[in-house]
Amino acid sequence: MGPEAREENGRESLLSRKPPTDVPPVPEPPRERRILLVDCDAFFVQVARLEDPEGAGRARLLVVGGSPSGRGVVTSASYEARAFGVRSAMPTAQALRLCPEATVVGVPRGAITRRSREVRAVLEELAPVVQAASVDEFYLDLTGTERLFAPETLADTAWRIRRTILERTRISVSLGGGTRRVIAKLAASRAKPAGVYVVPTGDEQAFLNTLDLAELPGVGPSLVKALRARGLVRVEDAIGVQEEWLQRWFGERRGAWLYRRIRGADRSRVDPAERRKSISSERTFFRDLETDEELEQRLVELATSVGATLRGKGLRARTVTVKLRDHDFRTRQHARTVPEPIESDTTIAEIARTLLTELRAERRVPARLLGVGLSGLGDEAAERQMTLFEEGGVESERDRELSRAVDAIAERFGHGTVVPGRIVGPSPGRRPAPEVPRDRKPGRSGEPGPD
DNA sequence: TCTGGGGTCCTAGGACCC
DNA sequence: TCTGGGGTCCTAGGACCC
Repeated sequence: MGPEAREENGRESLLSRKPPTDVPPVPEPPRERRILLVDCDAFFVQVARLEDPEGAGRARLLVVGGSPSGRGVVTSASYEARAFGVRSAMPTAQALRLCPEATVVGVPRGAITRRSREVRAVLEELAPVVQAASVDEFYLDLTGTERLFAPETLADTAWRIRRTILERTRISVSLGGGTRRVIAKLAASRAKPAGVYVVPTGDEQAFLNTLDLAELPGVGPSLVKALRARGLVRVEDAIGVQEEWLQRWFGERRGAWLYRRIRGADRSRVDPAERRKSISSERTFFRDLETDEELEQRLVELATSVGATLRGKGLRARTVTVKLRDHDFRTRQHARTVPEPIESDTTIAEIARTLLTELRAERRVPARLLGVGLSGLGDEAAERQMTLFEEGGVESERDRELSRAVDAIAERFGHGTVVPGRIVGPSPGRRPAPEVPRDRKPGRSGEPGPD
Protein backbone atom coordinates (compact mmCIF):
# COMPACT_ATOMS: atom_id res chain seq x y z
CA MET A 1 0.00 0.00 0.00
CA GLY A 2 1.69 3.15 -1.20
CA PRO A 3 1.44 6.30 0.83
CA GLU A 4 -0.14 9.31 -0.76
CA ALA A 5 2.54 11.80 -1.49
CA ARG A 6 0.67 14.25 -3.64
CA GLU A 7 1.87 17.80 -3.37
CA GLU A 8 -0.59 20.15 -1.78
CA ASN A 9 -1.79 22.98 -3.95
CA GLY A 10 -2.88 25.92 -1.85
CA ARG A 11 -4.51 27.95 -4.63
CA GLU A 12 -6.59 25.10 -5.89
CA SER A 13 -7.73 24.08 -2.46
CA LEU A 14 -8.94 27.57 -1.61
CA LEU A 15 -11.33 27.39 -4.53
CA SER A 16 -12.47 23.85 -4.02
CA ARG A 17 -13.10 24.11 -0.29
CA LYS A 18 -16.31 23.59 1.53
CA PRO A 19 -19.47 24.56 -0.35
CA PRO A 20 -21.19 27.63 1.13
CA THR A 21 -24.39 25.64 1.55
CA ASP A 22 -22.89 23.88 4.57
CA VAL A 23 -25.12 24.58 7.57
CA PRO A 24 -24.10 25.71 10.11
CA PRO A 25 -21.06 27.31 8.51
CA VAL A 26 -17.83 25.91 9.84
CA PRO A 27 -15.31 28.72 10.28
CA GLU A 28 -12.13 27.79 8.53
CA PRO A 29 -8.64 28.35 9.85
CA PRO A 30 -6.90 31.21 8.09
CA ARG A 31 -4.75 28.85 6.10
CA GLU A 32 -4.33 25.22 5.31
CA ARG A 33 -2.94 23.44 8.26
CA ARG A 34 -0.49 20.56 8.00
CA ILE A 35 -1.10 18.16 10.82
CA LEU A 36 0.52 14.83 11.52
CA LEU A 37 -0.49 12.25 14.06
CA VAL A 38 2.38 10.09 15.26
CA ASP A 39 1.05 6.83 16.65
CA CYS A 40 3.34 4.21 18.16
CA ASP A 41 2.67 0.74 16.76
CA ALA A 42 1.47 -1.61 19.53
CA PHE A 43 3.43 0.57 21.93
CA PHE A 44 3.11 -1.58 25.03
CA VAL A 45 4.23 -4.63 23.08
CA GLN A 46 7.23 -2.82 21.65
CA VAL A 47 8.26 -1.53 25.06
CA ALA A 48 7.81 -4.90 26.74
CA ARG A 49 10.08 -6.44 24.09
CA LEU A 50 12.74 -3.77 24.35
CA GLU A 51 12.79 -4.03 28.12
CA ASP A 52 12.96 -7.81 28.17
CA PRO A 53 14.65 -8.99 24.98
CA GLU A 54 15.18 -12.53 26.24
CA GLY A 55 11.59 -13.06 27.40
CA ALA A 56 8.93 -10.90 25.78
CA GLY A 57 11.40 -10.05 23.04
CA ARG A 58 11.37 -13.64 21.81
CA ALA A 59 7.61 -14.15 21.96
CA ARG A 60 5.88 -13.61 18.64
CA LEU A 61 2.51 -14.20 20.25
CA LEU A 62 2.72 -11.61 22.99
CA VAL A 63 -0.03 -10.23 25.18
CA VAL A 64 0.63 -7.34 27.55
CA GLY A 65 -1.83 -7.00 30.37
CA GLY A 66 -3.10 -8.43 33.59
CA SER A 67 -2.17 -11.90 34.71
CA PRO A 68 -4.40 -14.68 33.40
CA SER A 69 -5.14 -15.98 36.88
CA GLY A 70 -6.16 -12.57 38.19
CA ARG A 71 -8.75 -10.14 36.92
CA GLY A 72 -6.68 -8.69 34.15
CA VAL A 73 -7.52 -7.53 30.68
CA VAL A 74 -5.38 -7.18 27.59
CA THR A 75 -3.73 -3.78 27.30
CA SER A 76 -2.02 -4.51 24.02
CA ALA A 77 -1.31 -7.55 21.87
CA SER A 78 1.31 -8.20 19.19
CA TYR A 79 0.04 -8.11 15.61
CA GLU A 80 0.62 -11.86 15.44
CA ALA A 81 -1.64 -12.38 18.46
CA ARG A 82 -4.24 -10.02 17.02
CA ALA A 83 -4.55 -12.40 14.10
CA PHE A 84 -6.13 -14.82 16.57
CA GLY A 85 -8.78 -12.27 17.49
CA VAL A 86 -7.06 -10.96 20.61
CA ARG A 87 -8.03 -7.33 21.27
CA SER A 88 -7.26 -4.79 23.95
CA ALA A 89 -9.71 -4.58 26.86
CA MET A 90 -10.48 -8.26 26.39
CA PRO A 91 -10.15 -10.36 29.55
CA THR A 92 -6.77 -12.06 29.52
CA ALA A 93 -8.40 -15.42 30.12
CA GLN A 94 -10.43 -15.02 26.96
CA ALA A 95 -7.34 -13.98 25.02
CA LEU A 96 -5.63 -17.18 26.10
CA ARG A 97 -8.55 -19.25 24.95
CA LEU A 98 -8.29 -17.62 21.52
CA CYS A 99 -4.53 -17.88 21.43
CA PRO A 100 -3.32 -20.56 23.87
CA GLU A 101 0.33 -20.27 22.81
CA ALA A 102 0.52 -16.57 23.73
CA THR A 103 2.97 -15.30 26.31
CA VAL A 104 1.39 -12.92 28.82
CA VAL A 105 3.50 -10.25 30.49
CA GLY A 106 2.59 -7.43 32.86
CA VAL A 107 2.49 -3.78 31.86
CA PRO A 108 5.96 -2.26 32.24
CA ARG A 109 4.59 1.02 33.60
CA GLY A 110 7.78 2.84 34.35
CA ALA A 111 9.32 1.97 31.01
CA ILE A 112 6.16 3.06 29.20
CA THR A 113 6.39 6.53 30.72
CA ARG A 114 10.12 6.77 30.11
CA ARG A 115 10.03 5.72 26.47
CA SER A 116 6.99 7.84 25.77
CA ARG A 117 8.99 10.85 26.94
CA GLU A 118 11.90 9.83 24.75
CA VAL A 119 9.68 9.74 21.67
CA ARG A 120 8.20 13.08 22.58
CA ALA A 121 11.60 14.67 23.12
CA VAL A 122 12.75 13.65 19.64
CA LEU A 123 9.50 14.91 18.10
CA GLU A 124 10.03 18.26 19.76
CA GLU A 125 13.29 18.57 17.89
CA LEU A 126 11.57 17.78 14.61
CA ALA A 127 8.39 19.85 14.76
CA PRO A 128 7.50 23.32 16.06
CA VAL A 129 4.29 22.29 17.85
CA VAL A 130 3.87 18.94 19.60
CA GLN A 131 0.95 17.78 21.72
CA ALA A 132 0.87 14.46 23.53
CA ALA A 133 -2.64 13.09 23.09
CA SER A 134 -1.86 9.98 25.11
CA VAL A 135 1.14 7.95 26.10
CA ASP A 136 1.57 6.69 22.52
CA GLU A 137 0.05 9.40 20.34
CA PHE A 138 1.41 12.81 19.42
CA TYR A 139 -0.03 15.51 17.23
CA LEU A 140 2.34 17.70 15.28
CA ASP A 141 1.37 20.97 13.65
CA LEU A 142 3.73 21.66 10.78
CA THR A 143 1.83 24.62 9.39
CA GLY A 144 4.32 27.16 8.16
CA THR A 145 7.12 24.68 7.59
CA GLU A 146 6.39 24.28 3.86
CA ARG A 147 9.28 26.49 2.83
CA LEU A 148 11.59 25.29 5.54
CA PHE A 149 11.21 21.67 4.49
CA ALA A 150 10.78 22.24 0.75
CA PRO A 151 10.82 20.42 -1.56
CA GLU A 152 9.78 17.76 0.93
CA THR A 153 6.06 16.91 0.82
CA LEU A 154 4.13 16.29 4.01
CA ALA A 155 4.36 12.56 3.32
CA ASP A 156 8.14 12.84 2.84
CA THR A 157 8.38 14.68 6.14
CA ALA A 158 6.33 11.96 7.82
CA TRP A 159 8.64 9.25 6.51
CA ARG A 160 11.66 11.20 7.70
CA ILE A 161 10.14 11.56 11.16
CA ARG A 162 9.37 7.86 11.25
CA ARG A 163 12.97 6.99 10.39
CA THR A 164 14.39 9.38 12.95
CA ILE A 165 12.17 8.11 15.75
CA LEU A 166 13.08 4.53 14.94
CA GLU A 167 16.81 5.29 14.89
CA ARG A 168 16.86 7.33 18.04
CA THR A 169 14.33 5.51 20.24
CA ARG A 170 13.99 2.09 18.54
CA ILE A 171 10.23 2.66 18.56
CA SER A 172 8.31 2.02 15.36
CA VAL A 173 5.58 4.57 14.66
CA SER A 174 2.97 5.19 12.00
CA LEU A 175 1.96 8.64 10.83
CA GLY A 176 -1.25 10.06 9.46
CA GLY A 177 -1.44 13.46 7.84
CA GLY A 178 -4.09 15.95 6.82
CA THR A 179 -5.49 19.41 7.20
CA ARG A 180 -7.22 18.67 10.50
CA ARG A 181 -6.56 16.63 13.57
CA VAL A 182 -9.42 14.23 12.98
CA ILE A 183 -8.25 13.60 9.41
CA ALA A 184 -4.67 12.98 10.56
CA LYS A 185 -5.96 10.61 13.19
CA LEU A 186 -8.02 8.59 10.73
CA ALA A 187 -5.17 8.59 8.24
CA ALA A 188 -2.88 7.13 10.90
CA SER A 189 -5.12 4.11 11.39
CA ARG A 190 -4.88 3.50 7.66
CA ALA A 191 -1.10 3.86 7.82
CA LYS A 192 -0.65 1.21 10.49
CA PRO A 193 1.55 -0.60 11.08
CA ALA A 194 4.85 1.06 10.31
CA GLY A 195 3.54 3.26 7.54
CA VAL A 196 2.55 6.76 6.47
CA TYR A 197 -0.71 7.93 4.96
CA VAL A 198 -1.48 11.52 4.06
CA VAL A 199 -4.92 12.67 2.93
CA PRO A 200 -4.34 15.31 0.26
CA THR A 201 -5.97 18.66 0.71
CA GLY A 202 -9.41 18.62 -0.83
CA ASP A 203 -9.74 14.84 -0.70
CA GLU A 204 -11.06 14.75 2.87
CA GLN A 205 -14.65 13.85 2.05
CA ALA A 206 -13.66 11.18 -0.44
CA PHE A 207 -11.42 9.67 2.21
CA LEU A 208 -14.12 9.79 4.88
CA ASN A 209 -16.59 8.16 2.51
CA THR A 210 -14.45 5.03 2.47
CA LEU A 211 -14.98 4.54 6.21
CA ASP A 212 -17.56 2.97 8.47
CA LEU A 213 -19.16 5.34 10.97
CA ALA A 214 -17.79 3.12 13.72
CA GLU A 215 -14.28 4.08 12.70
CA LEU A 216 -14.81 7.76 13.51
CA PRO A 217 -13.29 8.79 16.81
CA GLY A 218 -16.10 9.55 19.24
CA VAL A 219 -18.47 7.06 17.66
CA GLY A 220 -18.51 4.16 20.08
CA PRO A 221 -20.57 1.02 20.55
CA SER A 222 -23.59 2.85 21.88
CA LEU A 223 -23.87 5.34 19.03
CA VAL A 224 -23.06 2.66 16.47
CA LYS A 225 -26.03 0.69 17.68
CA ALA A 226 -28.33 3.68 17.45
CA LEU A 227 -27.02 4.52 13.99
CA ARG A 228 -27.46 0.98 12.77
CA ALA A 229 -31.05 1.04 13.97
CA ARG A 230 -31.56 3.85 11.43
CA GLY A 231 -29.84 1.90 8.72
CA LEU A 232 -26.66 3.96 8.91
CA VAL A 233 -23.42 2.01 8.81
CA ARG A 234 -21.07 3.79 6.39
CA VAL A 235 -20.12 7.46 6.43
CA GLU A 236 -21.62 7.55 2.96
CA ASP A 237 -24.98 6.45 4.38
CA ALA A 238 -25.07 9.35 6.81
CA ILE A 239 -23.70 12.10 4.62
CA GLY A 240 -27.05 12.62 2.91
CA VAL A 241 -29.01 12.94 6.14
CA GLN A 242 -30.00 16.47 7.07
CA GLU A 243 -28.64 17.89 10.28
CA GLU A 244 -32.15 18.33 11.67
CA TRP A 245 -32.76 14.62 11.46
CA LEU A 246 -29.51 13.71 13.11
CA GLN A 247 -30.42 16.12 15.89
CA ARG A 248 -33.90 14.70 16.23
CA TRP A 249 -32.49 11.19 16.49
CA PHE A 250 -29.44 11.72 18.63
CA GLY A 251 -30.06 14.99 20.44
CA GLU A 252 -29.31 18.56 19.49
CA ARG A 253 -25.65 18.64 20.32
CA ARG A 254 -24.79 15.09 19.45
CA GLY A 255 -26.59 15.39 16.14
CA ALA A 256 -24.77 18.61 15.31
CA TRP A 257 -21.50 17.02 16.35
CA LEU A 258 -22.07 13.98 14.16
CA TYR A 259 -23.06 16.15 11.23
CA ARG A 260 -19.74 17.93 11.45
CA ARG A 261 -17.70 14.84 12.18
CA ILE A 262 -18.75 12.91 9.09
CA ARG A 263 -17.61 15.95 7.10
CA GLY A 264 -14.27 15.98 8.84
CA ALA A 265 -14.89 19.40 10.34
CA ASP A 266 -12.54 19.93 13.25
CA ARG A 267 -11.43 23.26 14.54
CA SER A 268 -9.38 21.93 17.43
CA ARG A 269 -5.80 23.08 17.58
CA VAL A 270 -2.63 21.22 18.34
CA ASP A 271 -2.06 22.70 21.77
CA PRO A 272 1.23 21.81 23.44
CA ALA A 273 0.21 23.38 26.74
CA GLU A 274 -3.04 21.58 27.30
CA ARG A 275 -3.40 21.19 31.03
CA ARG A 276 -4.55 18.29 33.11
CA LYS A 277 -8.13 18.41 34.35
CA SER A 278 -8.15 15.52 36.78
CA ILE A 279 -5.89 13.10 38.58
CA SER A 280 -7.09 9.71 39.74
CA SER A 281 -5.98 6.35 40.94
CA GLU A 282 -8.00 3.19 41.25
CA ARG A 283 -7.44 -0.48 42.03
CA THR A 284 -9.32 -3.62 41.26
CA PHE A 285 -8.61 -6.00 44.09
CA PHE A 286 -7.38 -9.50 43.64
CA ARG A 287 -10.38 -10.59 45.70
CA ASP A 288 -13.41 -8.51 46.67
CA LEU A 289 -13.02 -6.57 49.90
CA GLU A 290 -15.74 -7.12 52.44
CA THR A 291 -15.11 -4.84 55.38
CA ASP A 292 -15.05 -1.09 55.84
CA GLU A 293 -11.67 -1.42 57.56
CA GLU A 294 -10.03 -3.09 54.57
CA LEU A 295 -11.51 -0.49 52.25
CA GLU A 296 -10.39 2.42 54.40
CA GLN A 297 -6.88 1.09 54.44
CA ARG A 298 -6.79 0.99 50.64
CA LEU A 299 -8.52 4.36 50.46
CA VAL A 300 -5.72 6.05 52.38
CA GLU A 301 -3.14 4.53 50.05
CA LEU A 302 -5.01 5.80 47.01
CA ALA A 303 -5.48 9.24 48.54
CA THR A 304 -1.77 9.43 49.28
CA SER A 305 -0.97 8.38 45.74
CA VAL A 306 -3.11 11.02 44.02
CA GLY A 307 -1.96 13.60 46.55
CA ALA A 308 1.69 13.01 45.67
CA THR A 309 0.92 13.29 41.96
CA LEU A 310 -1.01 16.50 42.58
CA ARG A 311 1.80 18.17 44.51
CA GLY A 312 4.38 16.84 42.09
CA LYS A 313 2.67 18.88 39.39
CA GLY A 314 2.40 21.95 41.58
CA LEU A 315 -1.38 21.78 41.60
CA ARG A 316 -4.22 22.00 44.07
CA ALA A 317 -7.68 20.51 43.80
CA ARG A 318 -11.16 21.53 44.89
CA THR A 319 -13.10 18.33 44.26
CA VAL A 320 -12.47 14.86 45.66
CA THR A 321 -14.28 11.87 44.16
CA VAL A 322 -14.46 8.35 45.54
CA LYS A 323 -15.46 5.55 43.19
CA LEU A 324 -16.63 2.18 44.33
CA ARG A 325 -17.35 -0.82 42.15
CA ASP A 326 -19.43 -3.46 43.89
CA HIS A 327 -18.94 -7.19 43.41
CA ASP A 328 -21.75 -7.19 40.82
CA PHE A 329 -19.90 -4.56 38.77
CA ARG A 330 -22.29 -1.79 39.71
CA THR A 331 -20.21 1.37 39.85
CA ARG A 332 -21.09 4.23 42.16
CA GLN A 333 -19.36 7.44 43.02
CA HIS A 334 -19.66 10.36 45.36
CA ALA A 335 -17.93 13.71 45.06
CA ARG A 336 -17.38 16.66 47.33
CA THR A 337 -16.26 20.14 46.36
CA VAL A 338 -14.70 22.37 48.97
CA PRO A 339 -14.52 26.18 48.87
CA GLU A 340 -10.73 26.41 48.78
CA PRO A 341 -8.22 24.32 46.84
CA ILE A 342 -6.45 21.63 48.84
CA GLU A 343 -3.25 19.63 48.42
CA SER A 344 -2.43 17.66 51.56
CA ASP A 345 -2.80 13.91 51.97
CA THR A 346 -4.54 14.45 55.29
CA THR A 347 -7.29 16.61 53.84
CA ILE A 348 -7.74 14.49 50.74
CA ALA A 349 -7.94 11.32 52.82
CA GLU A 350 -10.36 12.89 55.27
CA ILE A 351 -12.81 13.97 52.57
CA ALA A 352 -12.39 10.63 50.81
CA ARG A 353 -13.23 8.80 54.03
CA THR A 354 -16.47 10.74 54.39
CA LEU A 355 -17.43 9.92 50.82
CA LEU A 356 -16.62 6.24 51.26
CA THR A 357 -18.75 6.16 54.40
CA GLU A 358 -21.67 7.60 52.43
CA LEU A 359 -21.24 5.08 49.64
CA ARG A 360 -21.04 2.18 52.06
CA ALA A 361 -24.10 3.40 53.93
CA GLU A 362 -26.08 3.30 50.70
CA ARG A 363 -25.02 -0.22 49.80
CA ARG A 364 -22.74 -2.35 51.90
CA VAL A 365 -21.71 -5.28 49.69
CA PRO A 366 -18.29 -6.70 48.78
CA ALA A 367 -16.30 -4.29 46.62
CA ARG A 368 -14.10 -5.19 43.67
CA LEU A 369 -12.70 -1.72 42.96
CA LEU A 370 -11.93 1.45 44.83
CA GLY A 371 -10.71 4.72 43.39
CA VAL A 372 -9.89 8.28 44.43
CA GLY A 373 -9.96 11.20 42.02
CA LEU A 374 -9.12 14.88 42.19
CA SER A 375 -10.54 17.55 39.92
CA GLY A 376 -11.13 21.26 39.87
CA LEU A 377 -7.38 21.59 39.53
CA GLY A 378 -5.64 24.91 39.78
CA ASP A 379 -2.18 26.22 39.80
CA GLU A 380 -0.79 26.23 43.30
CA ALA A 381 1.11 29.49 42.96
CA ALA A 382 -1.85 31.31 41.46
CA GLU A 383 -4.07 30.11 44.24
CA ARG A 384 -1.76 31.11 47.01
CA GLN A 385 -2.24 34.71 45.86
CA MET A 386 -5.95 34.68 46.55
CA THR A 387 -5.69 32.62 49.65
CA LEU A 388 -8.33 33.84 52.06
CA PHE A 389 -8.05 31.05 54.48
CA GLU A 390 -5.72 31.01 57.40
CA GLU A 391 -6.28 28.59 60.22
CA GLY A 392 -9.76 27.13 60.42
CA GLY A 393 -10.09 26.73 56.66
CA VAL A 394 -10.47 23.43 54.88
CA GLU A 395 -6.80 22.70 55.21
CA SER A 396 -4.18 23.99 57.59
CA GLU A 397 -0.68 25.10 56.67
CA ARG A 398 0.53 22.35 58.94
CA ASP A 399 -1.19 19.71 56.82
CA ARG A 400 0.46 21.10 53.74
CA GLU A 401 3.90 21.20 55.30
CA LEU A 402 3.52 17.62 56.46
CA SER A 403 2.66 16.39 52.99
CA ARG A 404 5.59 18.24 51.47
CA ALA A 405 7.87 16.64 54.01
CA VAL A 406 6.54 13.24 53.01
CA ASP A 407 7.20 14.10 49.36
CA ALA A 408 10.77 15.05 50.21
CA ILE A 409 11.34 11.72 51.91
CA ALA A 410 9.79 9.88 48.98
CA GLU A 411 12.09 11.81 46.67
CA ARG A 412 15.12 10.49 48.52
CA PHE A 413 14.11 7.00 49.55
CA GLY A 414 11.38 6.00 47.14
CA HIS A 415 7.63 6.14 47.20
CA GLY A 416 5.74 3.95 49.58
CA THR A 417 8.22 4.54 52.37
CA VAL A 418 5.83 6.72 54.29
CA VAL A 419 2.15 5.96 54.32
CA PRO A 420 -0.19 7.51 56.84
CA GLY A 421 -0.93 5.11 59.64
CA ARG A 422 1.76 2.55 58.98
CA ILE A 423 5.39 2.13 58.13
CA VAL A 424 6.61 -0.16 55.43
CA GLY A 425 10.01 -0.83 53.99
CA PRO A 426 11.21 0.65 50.73
CA SER A 427 9.75 -1.08 47.72
CA PRO A 428 11.88 -3.94 46.38
CA GLY A 429 11.49 -2.60 42.85
CA ARG A 430 13.98 -3.28 40.15
CA ARG A 431 15.28 0.23 40.18
CA PRO A 432 15.99 1.88 43.52
CA ALA A 433 14.94 5.13 41.86
CA PRO A 434 17.65 7.53 42.92
CA GLU A 435 15.94 10.16 40.81
CA VAL A 436 12.25 9.92 40.51
CA PRO A 437 10.56 11.81 37.68
CA ARG A 438 8.28 14.49 39.01
CA ASP A 439 4.95 13.05 38.01
CA ARG A 440 5.92 9.45 38.44
CA LYS A 441 3.16 7.63 40.22
CA PRO A 442 4.13 6.13 43.49
CA GLY A 443 4.39 2.44 42.85
CA ARG A 444 2.23 0.28 45.05
CA SER A 445 4.83 -2.39 45.18
CA GLY A 446 7.58 -3.12 42.71
CA GLU A 447 5.22 -5.23 40.69
CA PRO A 448 3.02 -3.98 37.90
CA GLY A 449 -0.03 -6.02 37.01
CA PRO A 450 -3.31 -6.37 38.80
CA ASP A 451 -3.92 -5.28 42.35
C1' DT B 1 -17.00 -14.09 28.99
C1' DC B 2 -16.72 -12.07 33.48
C1' DT B 3 -15.13 -7.48 32.60
C1' DG B 4 -7.85 -2.58 33.96
C1' DG B 5 -6.41 2.09 34.66
C1' DG B 6 -5.67 6.58 33.10
C1' DG B 7 -8.20 10.16 31.25
C1' DT B 8 -11.99 13.68 28.58
C1' DC B 9 -16.47 15.26 27.60
C1' DC B 10 -21.58 15.37 27.86
C1' DT B 11 -26.19 15.28 30.10
C1' DA B 12 -29.64 16.11 33.35
C1' DG B 13 -31.47 17.65 37.56
C1' DG B 14 -31.29 20.52 41.69
C1' DA B 15 -29.64 24.61 44.20
C1' DC B 16 -29.05 29.21 44.08
C1' DC B 17 -28.85 33.91 42.27
C1' DC B 18 -30.47 37.82 39.66
C1' DT C 1 -52.36 33.77 41.29
C1' DC C 2 -49.12 29.07 41.53
C1' DT C 3 -45.37 29.78 38.77
C1' DG C 4 -40.55 32.95 34.47
C1' DG C 5 -36.20 32.50 32.72
C1' DG C 6 -31.24 32.54 32.26
C1' DG C 7 -26.67 31.57 34.21
C1' DT C 8 -23.55 29.04 37.08
C1' DC C 9 -22.14 25.58 40.13
C1' DC C 10 -22.43 20.98 41.80
C1' DT C 11 -23.38 15.96 41.56
C1' DA C 12 -24.18 11.34 39.45
C1' DG C 13 -23.86 8.68 35.69
C1' DG C 14 -22.52 7.34 31.15
C1' DA C 15 -20.05 7.26 26.56
C1' DC C 16 -15.81 7.19 24.74
C1' DC C 17 -10.58 6.95 23.96
C1' DC C 18 -5.92 4.72 24.45
